[in-house]
Amino acid sequence: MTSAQQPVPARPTSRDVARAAGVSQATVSLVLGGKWPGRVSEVTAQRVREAAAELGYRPNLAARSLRLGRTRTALLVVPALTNEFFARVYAGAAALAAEHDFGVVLYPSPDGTGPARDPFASARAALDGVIASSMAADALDALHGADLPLVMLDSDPSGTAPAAHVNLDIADGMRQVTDHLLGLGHRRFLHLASAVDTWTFAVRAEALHDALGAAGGATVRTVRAPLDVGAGREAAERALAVTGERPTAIVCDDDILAAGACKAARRLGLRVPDELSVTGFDDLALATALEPELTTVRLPAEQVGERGMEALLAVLDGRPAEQGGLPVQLVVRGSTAPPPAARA
Amino acid sequence: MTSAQQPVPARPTSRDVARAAGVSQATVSLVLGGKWPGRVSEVTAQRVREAAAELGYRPNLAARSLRLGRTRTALLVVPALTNEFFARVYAGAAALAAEHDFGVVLYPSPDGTGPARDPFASARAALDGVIASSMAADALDALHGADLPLVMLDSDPSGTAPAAHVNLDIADGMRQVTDHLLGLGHRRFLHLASAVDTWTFAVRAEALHDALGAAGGATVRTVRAPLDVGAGREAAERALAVTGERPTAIVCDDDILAAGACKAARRLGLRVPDELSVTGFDDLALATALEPELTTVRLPAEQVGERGMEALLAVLDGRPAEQGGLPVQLVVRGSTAPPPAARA
DNA sequence: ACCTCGACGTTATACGTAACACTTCGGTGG
DNA sequence: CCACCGAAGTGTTACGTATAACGTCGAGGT
Repeated sequence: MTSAQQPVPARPTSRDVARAAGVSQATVSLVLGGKWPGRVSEVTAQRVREAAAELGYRPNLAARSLRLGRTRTALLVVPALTNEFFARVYAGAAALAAEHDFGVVLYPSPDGTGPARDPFASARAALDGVIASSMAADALDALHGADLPLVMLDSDPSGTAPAAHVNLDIADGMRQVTDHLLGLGHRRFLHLASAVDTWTFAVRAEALHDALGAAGGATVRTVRAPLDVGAGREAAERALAVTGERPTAIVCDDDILAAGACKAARRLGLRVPDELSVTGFDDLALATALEPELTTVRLPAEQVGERGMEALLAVLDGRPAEQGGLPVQLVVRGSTAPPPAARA
Repeated sequence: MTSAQQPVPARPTSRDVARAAGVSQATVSLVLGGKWPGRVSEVTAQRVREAAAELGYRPNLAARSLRLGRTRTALLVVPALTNEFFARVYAGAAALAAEHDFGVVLYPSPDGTGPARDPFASARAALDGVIASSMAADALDALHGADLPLVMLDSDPSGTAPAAHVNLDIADGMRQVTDHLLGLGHRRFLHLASAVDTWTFAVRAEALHDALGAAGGATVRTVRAPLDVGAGREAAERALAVTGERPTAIVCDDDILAAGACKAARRLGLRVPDELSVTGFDDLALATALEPELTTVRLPAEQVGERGMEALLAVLDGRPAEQGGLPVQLVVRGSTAPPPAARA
């Protein structure tokens, strides 16, 4: 055995294609890169394409990235993928990315607040930009250090970081919820809030208090819980078990917490919505799986992802990123009704 | 202006670090690659590390991939990320990958059955291997064509493709469900099956029929629906509305369909579990959000991802991949009870 | 006959890294 | 005193691609 063995038929390179087509490697690159009109004749181009197909040629993306200095890949940082909201954000971003021949790689931050390990190393690819969703403020720094174009989704826009922002009109959503409940006659509220301290939840609390304050005569207690059905149930159960005047409506930061609130109500023998109204936030699939179906605020999750990717592409092109909040919409279903007193 | 301008302080390369540390680029590579013991003195190594930190050096991953021919990146192909099961599979795979300094990039196949576009181009990175979860048989071909190491999760192991398999003992799970219901006294079943025709669902159907056949005296009707609460409800409602003897138990291919079945029951005025038992499959968060909580089969989703990644790493190392199915476990909750007749 | 010019390609190069082979140099044993 | 050795690095190369700069060749104008 004197010759080098080739146990695996190594992936063909553009040079192999060139050899097969009887042209130079540069020509292969031109043809396959779509830059041939006027530089390569149609017959030659055809021959190259056939040779490429024949050999099953696939360009080496690492080499291309190295050469171009760009990767057409974005990193999407989300708190947790098991949350349907972020899965949908990803779907939206990935869909728009695909249209522009871009890729999206994910970095789900382990603790749900910000990147723990090095997200860039974990991406295992050179990145053109970063999209970060619903991150805590301090998480910003870690991302910001990489001086990559940064787009923040659903995050505090007053930050000092040079990032484009795509935000939901969360405050308006919470206002719609509050108005709906006030209109039904509710005056005693429980706010079942997320234990996570990010902008998106801070806005919910602020908007709720503002709207109730403006209305006057309304009271609200707040309890916090992790975004988890069981934790939400426990927190709600404890809060509802207090003596004195029970709240007639629970406003939840999230559909998951709302599911917990509904369970708590049932455990305590309170009928939803007759004796207790419950509202969610997000409009996850869960909202219509429950009985009664949840009154909640629909967030255009896919659109958030799309707009985020759009903004990133704009920044990369040197265009100004389109700012402005995305509208959200109250969806009234079966979990809200006038309070017992108003029914009498 | 005669000199080339440098508007952006371009990312430092290993050569910049070398210059700053007063050594050669090769030495930087040795030190930062951790191969220096015995080849570079401790003092020099320290100097290099300091220079790297000073400049904020990050290795160019594209260049590294090109040089090494490996990327330490795997592609995970899943039907849909919004399904919590697959999000958890991803989490498991990504966690184990991170331990081995590997990355995982996702390809959610748009239609939920197999890769539509080119998943490898969409990954936008050279890949070391592919893990495909719950794919339809014909989707195999597309993935197989790339002659990358392939690991199949929860898929037909009798396929001819040279792939490692990590499977759940789905049949046993369905057997446990059936035995549970038979033990409660049920004899008339409705199988609310997934409309998707993949191995994992075929096994459910087969195991259900086998177990019922073995028991004798039991009947089962089958209706199919897409994995969606609304679709599940409609299908179940239609099936339950037939004249004649109503089934006393609905066996669902999935918790989502089970949620639909519960809604259908409530619409028809049937109380779960007193008048109708419902079982799910997967044990998603949804299962404990519903009232009553679902009796279902817990699938170790994260473990599936972990084992899949483990198998891929094994294949890449030339080690044999550990085969064998993962055990699943019936979780009895509140949605199952003896049928009305048995209670009388 | 000479020059020009467009059409069609080719040659050469750089991207940043890792690894191999090689050099330098102060000892050290024979 | 010299050959040899290990320690500590350095010079060089290749990975596969995209593109700038450069050739070639025949047709058409003058």
